[in-house]
Parts: sequence; C-alpha cells; structure tokens
Amino acid sequence: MTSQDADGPESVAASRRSKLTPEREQEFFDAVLEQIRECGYEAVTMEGVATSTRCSKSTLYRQWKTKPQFVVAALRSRRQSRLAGIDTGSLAEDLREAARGAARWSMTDTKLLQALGHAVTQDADLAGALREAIVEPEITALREILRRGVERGEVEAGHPALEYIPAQMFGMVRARPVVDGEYADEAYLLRFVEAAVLPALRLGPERPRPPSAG
Amino acid sequence: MTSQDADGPESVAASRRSKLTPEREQEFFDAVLEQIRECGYEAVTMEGVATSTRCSKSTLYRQWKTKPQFVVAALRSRRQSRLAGIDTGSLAEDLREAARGAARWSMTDTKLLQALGHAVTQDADLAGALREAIVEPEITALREILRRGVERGEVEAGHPALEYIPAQMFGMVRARPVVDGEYADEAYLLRFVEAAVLPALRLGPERPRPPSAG
DNA sequence: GCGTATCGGTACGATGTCGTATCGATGGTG
DNA sequence: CACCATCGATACGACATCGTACCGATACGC
Repeated sequence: MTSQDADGPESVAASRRSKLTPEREQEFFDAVLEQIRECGYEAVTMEGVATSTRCSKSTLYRQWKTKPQFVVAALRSRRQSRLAGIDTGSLAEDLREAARGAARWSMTDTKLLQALGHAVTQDADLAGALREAIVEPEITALREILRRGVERGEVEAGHPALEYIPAQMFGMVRARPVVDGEYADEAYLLRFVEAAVLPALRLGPERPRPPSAG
Repeated sequence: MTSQDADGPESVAASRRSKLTPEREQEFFDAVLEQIRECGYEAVTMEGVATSTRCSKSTLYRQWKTKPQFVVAALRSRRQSRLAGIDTGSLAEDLREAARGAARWSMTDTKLLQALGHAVTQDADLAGALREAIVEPEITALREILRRGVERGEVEAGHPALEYIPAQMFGMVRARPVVDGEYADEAYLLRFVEAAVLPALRLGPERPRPPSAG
C-alpha cells in the first residue's frame, strides 16, 4: 500500500514545482473524496486527509490554497464517464449496458453526490466540478446512446420519452437509496430498463408494435 | 416568509408570547427547516434559529436537548403527504394530479432532502424523521394510486412497471435540479408522465386520441 | 398581590477546525 | 560539495459553535 515511488526518469524531465508525483497527488485526491463520502463535505478536515495519507497539512495547503479548492481539484481529477465506450449496435442493449455501468458506480457516486449535495448549492466552483465529474459524463454518454439509436432508426427522432431517459437513469440510481434503503444494483436497474424505459420507447422483449396510422 | 412581524405594539388578537403555544413552536420548526434548506444542516446554528424567531437559545435548549433532536422534532411536525387525497377515478388522471402535487413541493422538499442528504447517513433518528416527513408519505400515496388503478382493472396486477413508478416520480423530482439545473416544475413532470410513465403502463393519450392539429 | 416557572438575553468554557508560521530533514542541481 | 526548495511535523492564533449557567422580566395560578 505504501507505494515507494518508482518514478521513472522520464517523468522527472518536466520540472515540477512540487516534488509530489502525480501518483502521490492522486492519493490525496482519493483520500479526500473517500472522506467526503464517509463523513460529508463539512466534516472533512485537512488534518484528517493529511493523517490518512501520511503527509502534513503544510503540504496540502502548499499545493491548494483552501479546502474548497482542494476538493475541487480532487473532483476534477476524477472526470471520467462510467458509461463511455458503450456501443453494442442495439439501443436496447446499449441501455442495458448503461444500466450495468450505472449500477457499478451506484454506491460510490451516490455517496459522493449525497455528501456534496448541499455544499454544491453554496459553492459554484464545487458545483461545476461535481457536474463535470459525475453528472455530465453520464448524461452525455446516455444522450449519445440515444442519439445513435435514433440515427439507426430504432426510435423515431423526437420521441417524447427520449428527453427523460438520462434523467430517469440518473434519478433512479439516486432515488433508490432514499426510497428502498439500498443502493441501486445491477438487477434493479436492469429490471427498470426492461419494465419502464424500453416499453416507453416501444422497444424491448415484446415485439415492437408498428403503429397502424403513424 | 418573515414579513408577518410588526415590531412594537402588536395586536394581541391571537398570539401569546408567554408560554410556547403550538403556533409558536411551529414558528421554531419552520425557521429551522428554512435555515436547513438555505444553509445546510451542518451550518444551521441554534443561535441563528433563535435570532430569526426572536427567541433565545435558552428556550430552544430547554425544549429540545440538542440540535439533532430539535431538527428531528421539526421534521416530525411536517409529516404530511403532498399527494394525499388524490382520487379522480382514473389512474392516468391520478398520476397527472400526482405530478402536479409533486411539482408544487418540488423545490421545498428537494432543498430539504438535499440539505439533509448526508446528515441522514450519520444520524438514524434524523433519517427516520426525514423518511416519515417527505419520503414515505409520497411513496405511500403513489402506491395507493397505483393500487386503485389495478383494482379498477386499468392496469394488470403485477405489471412490471408498477414497481418503479413511485421511485421514478421521486427520482425525477430530485434528479432534475442536478441534471438540468432547475427544479422540476409542473410542465416538466406532466410531460414526463405522458411521455414515460403512461406509455410504460400502456395507458395515456393513445387510447383516446385528442384532436391533433398538424 | 405573591410565588413560581418560564421567557429572552448574554456571558462563559469546551471543543474543533481553518490557515499560517516555524522547524529540522531530505534530495536534487549547478 | 554547497545551496535551496520542498517535504513532514507541530505549535499557534483566529474563529465559530455547542451546550450550560446565570440574570432580570413577565405572565399565570392562588
């Protein structure tokens, strides 16, 4: 666990102001995000992050001026889409795959969103960083999945349900813990796609019924 | 809204300041919930509530031992269903009415849930109170609406989409602010019901064709 | 009118965190 | 080898909140 830095000479080439390797920096980011998930944004302390990463507060404050800026940096380091790269060639299958992907990150991302949920309403930078970290990537990926489905003619462009599907997936992942007391797992989200999303699009296990009059 | 107070000689019509009347108590509860919505649970201070209600910290601490207990009491005072009493005789119309009701409380309840979202994971009493205040009443009311629809034969019992509808309504209300940056209003939720919920149940504007112009 | 209990106001100690300053140690660079 | 920036550790002041204690004032019951 204690990574003795095996820094290759190639990374030293670029002169860094800091002696911290990118890997070490990521350790700080992982630690603060984990503390946020566990304790909430307000309760996170720089001292706690320093302790858990065996560095000192000085180091954190040297690199990032304040706690909010530190957290923002940590969030930005996590920008990635959990649903990227999904492209099975079938809209229904893409949506099922998206459900699997969303389920995989359900607990982690939901905790983070929950823990930052209010702080975000008070700090615009934080809000932006959180959006870029775990909201927009998923929404964008889902929109892309839908766009391709329309492009392939699987669903009529402008189908009224299309507009709501990203928010539906997102909302179900976040709502389930509140409603049922447990995180949205793969089985739950897959059943949801089958039971609600695909039927609304007239897709899915049932043979699509060609509308007689348009 | 604190524009009811007229400093100076106020009319003694119906308000007594001597002992804590239920109305006075409700003022405290309203104040703390509003502060939670605005500032977050952690940032709420007993001092602030005391100031905004023109009482003293002593009074608050006399009635409720600690801040968490005070907040729990405030939440319990708010137990009510925003969707109670909906019974139009038609499942589709009931769901539309539920959408309207959910929209009406969308901002208020979402702010509260957002602000308490994490505190709830650390305090079981708080979690229970919040559930009873704004989660279970709505979920229960929706289930009841669905149950009656099934009872009337509008939807087949055990229809797979039924299970997800309460969480969907709940989730859409909470997800929209995060996804679109604005609260779920009536138009949004009504379109959602038409576009996603009713079609998944094979209900809605398909059977009765409204006169389409164009 | 008097006693009592609660009211509102405020001062207080305890606690915890932020962010800064200071210190010795280390490792890279000319 | 000498220099110097950064590292980790720690002490520190500033600040805010919790929850308590004490105060005078007021309203109700008798």
